[in-house]
Amino acid sequence: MSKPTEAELEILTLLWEMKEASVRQIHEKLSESKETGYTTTLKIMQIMHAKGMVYRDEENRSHIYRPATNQKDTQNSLLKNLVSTAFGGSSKSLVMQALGQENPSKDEIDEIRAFLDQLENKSK
Amino acid sequence: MSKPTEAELEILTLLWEMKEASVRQIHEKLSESKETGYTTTLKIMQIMHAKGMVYRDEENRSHIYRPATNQKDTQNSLLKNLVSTAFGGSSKSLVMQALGQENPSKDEIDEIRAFLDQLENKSK
DNA sequence: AAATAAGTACGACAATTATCGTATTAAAAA
DNA sequence: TTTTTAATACGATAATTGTCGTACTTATTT
Repeated sequence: MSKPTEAELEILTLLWEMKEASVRQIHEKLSESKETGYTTTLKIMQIMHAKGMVYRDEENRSHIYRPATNQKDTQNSLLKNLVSTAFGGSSKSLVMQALGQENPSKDEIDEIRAFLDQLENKSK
Repeated sequence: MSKPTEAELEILTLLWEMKEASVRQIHEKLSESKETGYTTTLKIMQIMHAKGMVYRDEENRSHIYRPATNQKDTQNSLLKNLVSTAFGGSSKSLVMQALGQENPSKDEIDEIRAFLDQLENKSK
């Protein structure tokens, strides 16, 4: 599947969260954070459909869209891409960078620790 | 600073690593992983220069380029962007995703643990 | 000095992206 | 049943991206 553009990704993220939605619904959500015209949103979603990036139920006048790609898979491929283009291939470096920046709470740190423990066990 | 494109990022990453380089040098490196013409590389670097993304020493015939942006800052802004567009704002989620996928070595895991410890102390 | 090699500059081009206006159609309201 | 509202379709456009070819210019060889 081709790499989603910025605008497509915003919409995809919304769709992953909402499971399914009309153009109108997406446009409303999008408008909260971004100034944009309805037909712009519509057009992008139509293009996404043409690319097979979303499914579309055309039963009713107001079409309903669903993501055609799995969120995790897409995230992984984006991460992989970023690691290779901007982090010289080192995902450890990306992880540290991400951690260092956000200064996470104690709880989150513990959660990540637990996750590391689990990872370690799995590989044994 | 504007977000670098894919091609620009590849070159930037090389420049960060090499500190400074001529178009020829970058092109050689780039060619190892990618089929591309010399003038293409040249043009992109000229555009990067026009955007203020790299500095250029024009003393000699063969110009020498240096990154104008700090690697960490750029990585952070890319990460931030990815977190907000593809991970619904949760960088913890990005971190776990990145860890889970790569299945890192015991050493790397320990390194990350140490990093977490350090993070925790700093926040106290 | 003439020829070759190795740079840079720059225009052109096709593809993609984000954006919107306008046309058309279908539903809902008056 | 008109009128108004709300959808979709689609063409157009400006900006950006990646790609090269060609023209020039300056060193280097021969």
